[in-house]
Amino acid sequence: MPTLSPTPAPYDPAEAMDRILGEALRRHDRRLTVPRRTVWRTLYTADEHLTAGQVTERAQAADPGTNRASVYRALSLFTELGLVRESHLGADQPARWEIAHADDQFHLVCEECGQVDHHAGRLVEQVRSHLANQHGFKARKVELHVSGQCARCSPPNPD
Amino acid sequence: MPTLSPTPAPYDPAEAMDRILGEALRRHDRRLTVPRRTVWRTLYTADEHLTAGQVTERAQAADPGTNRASVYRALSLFTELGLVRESHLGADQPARWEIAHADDQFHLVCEECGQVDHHAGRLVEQVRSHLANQHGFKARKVELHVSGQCARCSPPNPD
DNA sequence: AGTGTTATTGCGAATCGTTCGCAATAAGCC
DNA sequence: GGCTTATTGCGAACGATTCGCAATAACACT
Repeated sequence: MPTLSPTPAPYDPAEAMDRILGEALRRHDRRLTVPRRTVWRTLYTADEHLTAGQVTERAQAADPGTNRASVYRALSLFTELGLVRESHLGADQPARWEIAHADDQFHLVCEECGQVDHHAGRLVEQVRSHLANQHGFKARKVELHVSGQCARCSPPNPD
Repeated sequence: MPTLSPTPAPYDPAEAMDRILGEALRRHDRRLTVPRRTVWRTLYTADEHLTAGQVTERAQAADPGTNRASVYRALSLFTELGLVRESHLGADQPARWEIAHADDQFHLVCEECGQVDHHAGRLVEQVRSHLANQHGFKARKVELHVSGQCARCSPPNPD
């Protein structure tokens, strides 16, 4: 039986996703557990911000044993470790979480279509330096929530 | 008995405060009631953002009969009428309310001393026009929450 | 692989802010 | 002063999130 293909470590995105979590946890002396992995995968494969309820729902679809409290615990741990970002979009809305991409601290919520856009941008940087220079305020966290009409929903041609 | 001073309508700030509320309510066909006035006065004489709990507490100090539910109802009515502004400062903190001054949409929360600064400013305007010009996003509400160290708490001289 | 240590889970109950349903009350109008 | 109907007061309900604690499972060591 010839060793035809020595399984040359094919790139496995699922494994990569898990590895990110595993390493982050190990680095902080935390354990990689089943519910944590399930929550992580849920967020990782989500296309939008999810509420804790949504995360729980989807996580339970993948692993019915997933417990609500563990979801919350995983979410706050991940937030603490900087793996995910928590944001509070609307007044009465519950919190939402997403995988932390480096510099999107900036949310555009369209009131018509409900779409939430991210924005990495100079804007946050500008705010930060304005405050430092003009007001001596050392900003750690800048949260910019804007609601209004997105380009698609606002009438470009007044007819 | 000579009419010495015909009480020439001395400026009464308390009355002015009540009048603002009364007129706003009348304009919208709403009634000026005791709990509404109490809540209004509480916010009006407050020096900071108050949580619903704080409003209730203080309102009850003025009028022990004041009911929690009515406080909430007054607060959301006032918000709806644009008389007060509701803001959600921290993730886990409850909402806070304050009298609506035209252009303070901008909060600086100091993580050291807990102080909340307001900012009327060009900044919000800048954000607005940046979004309109660069992204076609018509901003209705801009909420800018910044946390960090205020000038007083951040070390100006590293010793 | 087997075992010990201890972080983590799962469960339900508790908490907290906020809202609701509904009968009783009172504002504003005639 | 009486009528109409918005508003109140009360307590119960709610939804998101957290907690306490015994049971479980990760990881380190052998």
